[in-house]
Amino acid sequence: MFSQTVEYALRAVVHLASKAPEARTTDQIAKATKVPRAYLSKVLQSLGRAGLVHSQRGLGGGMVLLKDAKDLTILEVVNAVEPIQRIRTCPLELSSHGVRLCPLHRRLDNALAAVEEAFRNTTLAEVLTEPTKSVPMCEFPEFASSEKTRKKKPVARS
Amino acid sequence: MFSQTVEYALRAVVHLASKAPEARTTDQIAKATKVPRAYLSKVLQSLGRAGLVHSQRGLGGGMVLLKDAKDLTILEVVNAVEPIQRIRTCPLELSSHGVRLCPLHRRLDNALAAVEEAFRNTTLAEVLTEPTKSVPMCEFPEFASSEKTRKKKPVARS
DNA sequence: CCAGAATTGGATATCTAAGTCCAATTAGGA
DNA sequence: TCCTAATTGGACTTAGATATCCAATTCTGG
Repeated sequence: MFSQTVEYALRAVVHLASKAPEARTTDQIAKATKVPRAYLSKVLQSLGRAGLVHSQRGLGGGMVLLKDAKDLTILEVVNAVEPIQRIRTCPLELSSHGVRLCPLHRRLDNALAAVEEAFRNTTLAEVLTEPTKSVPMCEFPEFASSEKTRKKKPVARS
Repeated sequence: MFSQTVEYALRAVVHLASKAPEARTTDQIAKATKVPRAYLSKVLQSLGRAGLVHSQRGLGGGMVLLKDAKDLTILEVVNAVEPIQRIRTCPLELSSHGVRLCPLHRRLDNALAAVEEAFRNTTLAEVLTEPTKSVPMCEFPEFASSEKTRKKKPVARS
């Protein structure tokens, strides 16, 4: 129901937020989030155009999150890459209805509105600072054993 | 966010429910719901395989709704053609998590669950017997005066 | 039984999302 | 300056959703 692109964008932003304010290269993000590197770079470009991240070229460059995790909602990320398409007019072009939707589409749109609202009310900070601490995080190796000296990982070329 | 196929299936079922227990041909449904006829027949086949409608061949045949509108939910229709894909395990195959989702995917799945629940709690009968009667219905020409062979300029779609 | 009405299903075409590849560009540091 | 690290963007490929077409099949009514 949510596209791959949205999924990838969220993973990337969550990862960046967890490392902020440090810059991360596309390659680093791709490995950490298990997203195809080449495709991720496209997604990151979208996020860049939307003003959510900034990219720095050259040695020591990478992607940086421009907003604080507390001020960045899931909705902003989703809208940056693939805005939620609310149903604003009846998909059938019946002249007999004005601005109001028929009961069917009214309900479909209500569902969309609920999703949108849920996303608007969730900041990245909330996602990062897990409220129920029993749940292990997916892609953030905070507790995933020693990651201090892991710069030497012989990566398997895929 | 919802696929065209889902949209078409819902239109068709709502139309059938509004005409029940009368049988309607694919052609009739296609015209009433403004769905491409050939594609609609595929969608109807899905609904048939799911046991929601029955098709009768030959003269005077057509599609009939098998369940009463009161007992048929939007969710059943959606699931018949394109089941909502809940997130059951973290899309990243991190060994560090058990059956529980990371905070990010927990929230995404919660949104999906809300949609699913909303659809489960809405019957076709509720959609048909409009609770707020001020809203004109979309595709049911009960009041939509003679609109036979109406030529309409196709409007640009988003 | 026959002719026409209606679905069925296979083959195919089109469009968009998803993913890949690579040359060009930009920037940092020795 | 020069080498290397890193993004950028265009072209291409792949896969799945959407859509069309048509011949075959099945059934009704006369």
